Amino acid sequence: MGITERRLREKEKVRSAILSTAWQMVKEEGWQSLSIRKIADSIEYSVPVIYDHFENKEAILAEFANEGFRLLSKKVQQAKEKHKDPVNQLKAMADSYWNFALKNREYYRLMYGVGMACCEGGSLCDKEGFDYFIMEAIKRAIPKSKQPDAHVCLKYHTFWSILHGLVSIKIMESSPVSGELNKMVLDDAVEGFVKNLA
Amino acid sequence: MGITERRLREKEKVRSAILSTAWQMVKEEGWQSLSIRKIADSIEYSVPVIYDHFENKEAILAEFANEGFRLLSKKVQQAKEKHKDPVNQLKAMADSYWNFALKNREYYRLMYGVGMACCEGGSLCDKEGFDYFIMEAIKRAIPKSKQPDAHVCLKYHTFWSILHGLVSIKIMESSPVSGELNKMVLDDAVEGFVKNLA
DNA sequence: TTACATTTGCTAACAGTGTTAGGTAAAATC
DNA sequence: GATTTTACCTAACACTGTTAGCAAATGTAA
Repeated sequence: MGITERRLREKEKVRSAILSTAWQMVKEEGWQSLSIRKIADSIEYSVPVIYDHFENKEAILAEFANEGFRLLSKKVQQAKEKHKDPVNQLKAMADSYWNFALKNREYYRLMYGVGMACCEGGSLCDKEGFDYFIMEAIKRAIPKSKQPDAHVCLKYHTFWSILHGLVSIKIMESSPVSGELNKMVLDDAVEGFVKNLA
Repeated sequence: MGITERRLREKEKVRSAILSTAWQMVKEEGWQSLSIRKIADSIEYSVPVIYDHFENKEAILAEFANEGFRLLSKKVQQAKEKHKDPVNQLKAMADSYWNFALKNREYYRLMYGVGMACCEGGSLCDKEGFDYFIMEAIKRAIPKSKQPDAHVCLKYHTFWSILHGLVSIKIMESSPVSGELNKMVLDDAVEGFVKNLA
């Protein structure tokens, strides 16, 4: 009964051909330009074959997102295992999270839906105007030692990152985990930021 | 010579009709389902008329993104003006940023490209697995007082927000502002977080 | 070996999308 | 009144995701 097994193997081959071709496209041109027809063309099968393996286009992208989560998890775990002290562990995990995201941008984009067609050109949008207000306040909040401009700029970026991170996580989740918890997280993060200004 | 002026007014009317119809669609069904044809249908003009007012679809969305930045800027400025103390100003600005984003989700999405088709269903992706590792480290890093689970969970969310915010800002920008600055921001934010654990 | 059933893969279509070329009729200018 | 300009539309091009229906190849049973 090796025949059906060979069949299964060949089916699996097609499936992984779809995935590898799709992933190459996503890496090279971004997830927005992934197309079922282009995949079919590349693996030299007709279009409906793809629908025998994946319910739709989104399912293919979800596959990559999940793979991204698995990879990230592993990296974070490995980073943690290199240290004993919990504070060092946290720092190492933050580092590995950071490294993973920047070395695997397309994974991260798929995982968290970051980056759209709009505003990718860079100068398409006027960017922020609030940077001035925030920086001014930071400048005054920092103890009157030297407070060089670079330091203020750094603190501004930190402040903004905290805000943006919290907001974009909150905005993504369909189930509103609990509005109060999120407000507490915001306050907690801002509190920590302010304390660390000193 | 009021004729040409009336003409200009009427042209402006069409333009704003496009924008208001488009904005309604974006608000109701998300930016991904905005369609030139649907706009044309709604304003009772043919499709090419829209291209007399906007270079392409992206330009319409960019219009909204810019409007979002203007609105956010104003909100942040107003929040700041309500206080004198810089620390209170920072807290108020964080609050207003937060409120703006959650009350104007579609603006924020357009401004920063948050949220994609994929993973919007919620359970489409397995979400994270690293939450366990991080929470465990946090639990051990917190002074051995009470450390109720809620507190650990809160700290985990803060930690993650900081990471995600920094990463997604970094990933979006086309011009790599300076890799070193970003690494410093990460370290700064993590440092502040750890200090605030006590 | 023949008859039926299943799997496999295809063509072709449906219903959309953004964008643009080219033509017509009305309005403004000369 | 003739001519240019503007406003606007139809129709097409080149794509997209998705699916219905058919044909051939294969596997199973009588």
